[in-house]
Amino acid sequence: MTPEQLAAAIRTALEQAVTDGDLDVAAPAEIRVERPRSREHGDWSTNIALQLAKAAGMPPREVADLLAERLRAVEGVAAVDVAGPGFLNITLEAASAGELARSIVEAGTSYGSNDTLAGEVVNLEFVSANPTGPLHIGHTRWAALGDALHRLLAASGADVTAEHYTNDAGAQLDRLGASILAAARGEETPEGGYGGEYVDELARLVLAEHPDLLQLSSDEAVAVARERGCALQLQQNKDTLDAFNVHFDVWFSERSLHDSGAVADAVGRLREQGHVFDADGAVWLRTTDFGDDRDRVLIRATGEPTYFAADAAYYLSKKDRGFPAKIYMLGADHHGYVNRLKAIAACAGDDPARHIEILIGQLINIRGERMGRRRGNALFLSELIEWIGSDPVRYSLARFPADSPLDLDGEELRRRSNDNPVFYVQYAHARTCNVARLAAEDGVSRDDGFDPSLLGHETESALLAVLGDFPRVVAQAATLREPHRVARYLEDLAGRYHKWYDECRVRPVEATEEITDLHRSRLWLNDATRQVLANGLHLLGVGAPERM
RNA sequence: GCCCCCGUAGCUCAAUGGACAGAGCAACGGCCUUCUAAUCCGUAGGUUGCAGGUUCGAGUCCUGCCGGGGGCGCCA
Repeated sequence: MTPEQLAAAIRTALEQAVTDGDLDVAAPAEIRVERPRSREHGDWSTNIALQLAKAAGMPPREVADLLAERLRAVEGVAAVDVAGPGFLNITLEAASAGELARSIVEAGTSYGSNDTLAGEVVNLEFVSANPTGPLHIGHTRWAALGDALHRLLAASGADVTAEHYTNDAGAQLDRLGASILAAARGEETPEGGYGGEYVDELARLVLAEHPDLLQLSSDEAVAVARERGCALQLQQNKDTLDAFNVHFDVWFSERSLHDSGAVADAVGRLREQGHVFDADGAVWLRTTDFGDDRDRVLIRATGEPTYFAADAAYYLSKKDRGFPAKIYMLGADHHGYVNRLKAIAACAGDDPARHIEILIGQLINIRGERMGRRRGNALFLSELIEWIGSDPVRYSLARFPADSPLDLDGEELRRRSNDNPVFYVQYAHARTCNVARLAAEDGVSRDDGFDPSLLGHETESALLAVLGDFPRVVAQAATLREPHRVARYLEDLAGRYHKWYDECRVRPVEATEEITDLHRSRLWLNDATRQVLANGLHLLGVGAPERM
């Protein structure tokens, strides 16, 4: 019996109690069945009686008693206890609980997928790095979390497009071009320019493509350095993200907004909406009408559009391309943008509460060194991957919520020991594979039988309960935009598996031992666990090795 | 000055308004001729920064303090 089926049974019991006249209350939209923290509280529990007590005008324990007596009659339910203030603690019969192993194996990679967000069309923007330099630690957290969220939203039924906005326009690119040209000429980094080994490397690559670079006029040379440098850097960033197992559906160019006239068009459309005004020779958007603390300039007195104008055009592009929901994942150093971005949505006629969602991630610290944007000595993502490895970095970032500052020890992350939860989880997966491999050699086959009632050991009912919780965890992580819940779940699951492995042997001890349904049924459970570990790791973009 | 985030075990951090606040690491003590011991079992560790409030119930929500981080351009 799955938790969903149990929730349905509770609803039936509730409706029955109302029909019988014992209870006068409307059933809530959702009946939540959750896994209690303590195993002493059964396989599943619900606080439905506590929630309904007030509306029913009865003490919660009495409501719980009414439901408990009806639930005890449900097939597959072994025991129902009323505990504490009015919790219903439910224990399933082993056969009923064990059926889950078969359901999971049969569902395969789709187990955990759910329809919680079905029908939602979402644009998810994250990383959005400038192509003026390599990705660094400041982009890494959102790369890991954004890609995981992309997968989670999709697994929960949303139609989601992952998008990267490339700031390939404006003065910063001129500075990049000037910096590359200076490096090519062996000159010092110009004032306000970009420095570092990567600029020298870009200069080398541009020179290789354009050996005549230094013979061109300065204007031409800067233009070449700018265009080629930008393209080369962007490609390198794509490659790095690829190595980090982070994938985008759309790479959106800021420059395309300018070139297509979309920026000018956006200003016009916002003006039609009545939110644009002229002052001091500039064109402004009255964002203060929608909660911003000051109005923002769209077009400078010089006639140049601001970065903000491109932001507005980009928002409208997302709207025009058919995304009702737009999620922005921004670093803490951009939290000042929240109000103005929401104001853009409001000025465009959207509802800021429904159509735009801005997630702010706090900065992270690795190896004691603060790595913010635009600071020297920043550690590049490519170096992080080389130093620590993609899987440990992704997992370590994905297992913490985004809104708390993080302080990680790089040396601990690369250690292949239990300092490192990623190896704990991956090892559990490798172990399930090893058990399955050896069981197959012994001649144990799932196809020869399955008796779920044999999966009644204490560690088995605990493991089954965790396995049954997976779809709810996925849905919750997607809804709350909190991928770390999946990682925490996997650590719990790995622990339950290891404990079971320690107590319950899958394979025959000796070759002469007869192979029974007990071996086969346990293999089903082993394989179900393997599937859930693999599905969960996949949602986080982390590998599930078969051997370690 | 205004705005956002955080404050939980020695350390790094969990915990939809629910039951006795949990993991890992570090410390101490156990289990390998055993499906790989990267596992498992046990001990110890807490006034959830402080003070009020909301309610059946607060680490969680509200108010005010204290402490830490970040942000407040016709920069990008």
